Amino acid sequence: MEVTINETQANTIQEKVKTFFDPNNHPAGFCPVKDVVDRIGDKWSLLAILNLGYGERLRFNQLKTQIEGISQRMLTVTLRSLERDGLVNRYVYAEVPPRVEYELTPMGEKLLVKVWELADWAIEYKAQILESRAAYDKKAAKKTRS
Amino acid sequence: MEVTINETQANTIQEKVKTFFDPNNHPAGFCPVKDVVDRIGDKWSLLAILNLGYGERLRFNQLKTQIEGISQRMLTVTLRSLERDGLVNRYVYAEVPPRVEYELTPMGEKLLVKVWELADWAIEYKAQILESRAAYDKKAAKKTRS
DNA sequence: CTGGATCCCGTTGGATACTG
DNA sequence: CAGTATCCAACGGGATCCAG
Repeated sequence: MEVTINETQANTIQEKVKTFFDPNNHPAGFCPVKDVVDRIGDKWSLLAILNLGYGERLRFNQLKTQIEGISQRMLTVTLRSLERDGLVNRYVYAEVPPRVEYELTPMGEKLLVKVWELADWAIEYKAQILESRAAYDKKAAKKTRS
Repeated sequence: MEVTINETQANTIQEKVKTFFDPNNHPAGFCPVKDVVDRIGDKWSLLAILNLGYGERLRFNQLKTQIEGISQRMLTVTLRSLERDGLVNRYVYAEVPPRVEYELTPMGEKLLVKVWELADWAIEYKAQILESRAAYDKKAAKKTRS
């Protein structure tokens, strides 16, 4: 399952970087890169997307339970934001007590796939990252002590 | 270039979600998902990785110029953090004036590929997202006025 | 040129209480 | 149950000055 990067692939991405960061390619002050970073760069959006998963509608409290540590407020805010961007659908049932369900839109599911590839990366290199951190901290500690 | 999600793919990811979020699979309180979110979830890490790109070493000020809007402080902080996690190498030359160069490690390059797939998603759906936002805001405004 | 140290402000986000 | 409203602490991150 090792991913190898060949020359061609590298050049393709290299090229993308250049065109993507050229201000002429996004004149309206809307840089898609920054935008995607902002979208996923908050504390909870990615976790919400991952927990929504495929095909099933989840209720508010189901999500709240699944996403460990999220507050009610932040779940609401996060879901609203995702809904605004067209990544999740929100279904409100006129019942008492109220029932609200959420699901990923097709666009959101496409994003989910990409996000899981990121997660795969994290799994693959988890040990190496922890190791690197430990080594770095050890060296830093030694430097401070001397 | 349309990405289609088939049943098998969906089930695979579904399964991953379950195993990944099962506390028994990461007992030491270290959840790889949360960790990767934290890693990329800050304002500048992704942009730094994207700008580092493949194979070339970049100097501090080159990066500072390329990453529009980043402050000196945050570039330093971000690069240190990436170095600590083993995603970038840092080369210091004993010169006057000093010269410091950065490059992605192999592990960092693997991440770069994933990140660019995210960026691809952003490009593909950029218009749709903006449209969705506009529609959402329009509806919200109407509701407020009434 | 690179980047550490400090100061300081705006935003994020948690806790809590209240509503349809 | 699924929110909204308010308050407030913590933190991110910009500006500035200083140093090797």
